[in-house]
This record gives sequence, C-alpha cells and structure tokens, in this order.
Amino acid sequence: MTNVPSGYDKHAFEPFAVTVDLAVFTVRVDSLQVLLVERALEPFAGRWALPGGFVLPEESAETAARRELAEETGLPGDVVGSLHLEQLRTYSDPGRDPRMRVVSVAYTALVPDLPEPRAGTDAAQARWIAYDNVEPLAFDHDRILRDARDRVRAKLEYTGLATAFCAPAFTLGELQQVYEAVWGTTLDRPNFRRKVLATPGLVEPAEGPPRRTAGRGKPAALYRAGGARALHPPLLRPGGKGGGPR
Amino acid sequence: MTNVPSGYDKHAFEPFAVTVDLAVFTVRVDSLQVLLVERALEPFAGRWALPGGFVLPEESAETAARRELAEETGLPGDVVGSLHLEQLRTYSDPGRDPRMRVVSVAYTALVPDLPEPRAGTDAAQARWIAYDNVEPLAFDHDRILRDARDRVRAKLEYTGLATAFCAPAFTLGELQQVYEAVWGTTLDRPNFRRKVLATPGLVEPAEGPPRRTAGRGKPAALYRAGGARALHPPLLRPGGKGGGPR
DNA sequence: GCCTTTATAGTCACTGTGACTATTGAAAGG
DNA sequence: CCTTTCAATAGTCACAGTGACTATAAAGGC
Repeated sequence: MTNVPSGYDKHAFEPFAVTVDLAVFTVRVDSLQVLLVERALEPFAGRWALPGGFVLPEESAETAARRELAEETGLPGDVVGSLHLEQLRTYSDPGRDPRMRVVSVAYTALVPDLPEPRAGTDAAQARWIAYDNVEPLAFDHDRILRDARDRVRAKLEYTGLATAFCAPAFTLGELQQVYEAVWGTTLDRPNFRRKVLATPGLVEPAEGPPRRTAGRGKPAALYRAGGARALHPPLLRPGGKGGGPR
Repeated sequence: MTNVPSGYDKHAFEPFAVTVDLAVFTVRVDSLQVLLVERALEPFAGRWALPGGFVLPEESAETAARRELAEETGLPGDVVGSLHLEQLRTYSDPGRDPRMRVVSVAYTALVPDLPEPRAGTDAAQARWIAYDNVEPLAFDHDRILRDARDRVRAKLEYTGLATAFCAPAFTLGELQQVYEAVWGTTLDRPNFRRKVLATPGLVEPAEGPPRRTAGRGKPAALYRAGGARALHPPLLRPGGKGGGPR
C-alpha cells in the first residue's frame, strides 16, 4: 500500500532525492566500452562516474535518464531519443551518497559505435572507456556498472539485444564481434552463423545493396535487426556453467 | 552523476516519497496465488492492493519491504526474514499516486504454502487470491503484478527459483506442480523428472526419512533445494518453438 | 596466373528432449 | 491375505540442436 500516515506533512521530514544513473555501453575495436564522465564537483571531484542526475518533479525516471544523458554527454538528440534504454534496478542503501538520502534508479543503454561525447555542465569530461580498464568509480557506481554488465551479458543469450550495438545494417561478422566482446569469448564462425540464421526474428536479410566491401576477402551479406524480443532457441554462451556439460 | 545543484536546499522543493510494493506469490491447490490487502484508507479505500508502504529515512528499500510485509500481513517474523525477496523494478510515473509524487520500488517474493495472513494497521484484510481471479487493483498495481508474474514465469526457466515455493523437503511431484501452476501448462512427469535430476544444483536428495506418505500410491522420494542459482541446461517451458515470446 | 583472406556451405558425432510404454512399490479395500 | 489402485520411477525411440571440423566460393594483392 501507499498510505500517507494521517496528519502527514510533505515538508516536515527529511526528504528523499531521486536520481538516475546510466550505464551506457558500446562495442568498438573488439571491446566492450562504457560511457563515463569525470566529476567536476565534490564529492568525488576528479573521479570518474556514470552519467546521471536528478529526476525533476514532473518527469518519470526514464525521461530523466534521456535528458541527463543528452545534457552530460552532448550526444545527438535523435540518438538519445531512440537508443535502447532499459531499467536495471534501484539502489537505495542509506549512506550511498554522503550528502543526503539519495535513491537512484539505474538504467542500461546500448548504442552502436558513436563519435566521442563531449562533457556537459556537471562533468569535466566524458569518454568511452573499455570496461576492463575502468578504475574505481564514485559513489557505488562500481557495483551498478558490474550489475549492468552482468545483465547485458545474460540478455544477449535470450534476446535480440545484440543488434542494438550494431548500425542499422550489419554483417554477421560484426554481430559476432558484439557477442565476442560482451562475453569475452571467441565463437566458431560457421556455427554462429548457423545459429543466428536458425533463430527466427533475430536478423533479417537487408534488401538494399546486398554486399558491402570491408577490405580484402569476400564481402559479407548485410542484415538488419529482426523484430523478436525473445529468442527461441536461445544463443547460449559457451563454457560458463558450474560443472555442467561443456 | 548525483550532483546537488549549488545553493540547493533540501526542504525547498516538492519532495519525493519513496515506497515499496510487494508481489508475494505462493502455490496452493495447483494455482498461483498472490497476497493482497484491502485498503482501509483513501484513496482507493475498499479496493485491493499489493502490500507495501513508505521507506523510512534510515532503511534500504529491501529492509522496508520486509518490515512492511510483516506489519501488514502478520506473517511470522522468521518467515519474513528468510523468504526469497527480489527487486522487480521501480515505478516512477508522475501521477501514479493522486496525492503526491511517489516513486515505488517493487519487489517479488516467493513463499511456500503458508497460513492465512491477518490484516495489519493500514489494511482492512489480507488474503491469498488466485492470480487469475484478481480484480482491478489500486494505483498501478495491476501493471506491477503483471510484470512480477511475467518475471517469475521467466525465472523458473533458468534459475532454481521454483524450490522457493516448496517446503524445505519436497517431492518431485510437488515441484512439478509449482511449474505447472506458474506456467499454466501440464508437463510430462517422466520427462520432468529426468530433466530436473539431470540439471546439476537444482535439487539434492534429502537424506533423512527417504519417503513420505501422501495418500495412496507409491510414496515419493524427498529432495531439498540445490545450491545452483543458474540452471544449465535451462528448463524451458513448452510451446516456445513458434517464434515470438511465449 | 597464384596466394591470401574472408564469407559461406557442408559433415559427423553426440546430447538433450518430446512422446511414449513398462515396471515398481506401497497403501486401500475387501 | 490377496487383489486392486495409483502414483513414482525406469526405459525406449526418433529427432532437433550443437560443437568441432572440413570444404568451397568470392574477393584483393602481387
């Protein structure tokens, strides 16, 4: 229930602040990278942190997440408006912010390879940083980032989310690089191809120019993201089980 | 980031209230049931709702969830302290509570068949109600409940969560009833048995009294929950081949 | 032309699974 | 005590999905 105790005065108690934090991922040069900002203000001035900020009185958390991302990183408005954004979880430990009681709704976003962001008002700079090279972050953002990475890894198995890391048209080799970068594994190319094409709704052939020149070697066929949200059968990652079949 | 704008006054703005809402599920008589309370106060007095309430200044959302559950339903303290509780997601739409700005962190809990709860301070009564018989709830609790049900259905596939619905020692037939009630399907008993026993960490034989009398017919062996969090291979629900999510 | 590189096609053995059928063992009812 | 009943458990069989691997096709560099 959501009862207000009788005689309740909205302003009589220590209020909660509600914020959003964003773990924005991309895949470039075969590695999973995350968007971080360097804090310009105390606390944790000079430390890296996830982009984010306060939810305003008239917006939902998701609206706030898109607004903050645009403000703090200067990413193009149409990109921010259309990117894949998904709620991760909410962090509410007392003391997670040294200044006051802050409850933060964390979001995970997946974007294709994008230009370098530029710092916004509250940030000294904003950069893509390889997940494996991230140094200790401000607040409890290390934990949020780890939770977000685990979620993305798991979701690649049973959803078509990997296509959100790719441009509108992509080759199966590029899609495989996404899986390999996120999972930190290598995959057999013929088997990957067979599984992707056998999973309905994951990818569809792009009808336009059927091939793209990528360098030397045979040009690859282009595909675009399919409409399926859940994959049947799932694309399970190799190895990662606790003693089961390998 | 979580910067407080300069010159910020904690009490100068319209504050957010932070609440928790709980979707507590159990399985009894072959049906998935959810714990609901009848609201005693406005708004939505007389309507059914999910149990929940305000997060206090010094508690985390999860602590608040356990406290509210104990207060509103009178479930035994040790049960509330040890039950499986998992954060679902956070609902933050402006206007979801007609009185003020309320952000609610929703939790899902799974419990074995328990005695009838008793109503607490804010509730006229508290009852288990079959999921399929739930009438429109207060606030946006219909949506929360639906999200929670979808999540539980999906999690049974790739986690050992189904054992949380069972008593400490249970038969494979009882475990199968959990899957059937949650998924709304029937499963082939020999195949279910084979899959459960072939999945490492799902169940372990209970060493104590090896059998339990359940009526007529051969008594079943007893098992207890295994330690595995993720199942390999997963226990997929039937009917998934066609394409879309099932 | 030949060689390298990358995409794509195909083979084969093995595992997990759905749909069944058969057997076991304990309690219920004469 | 013996038979019936019924759930638990064991076993069979065909087939889809997958990992490991080999073979062919299509491009560029020389």
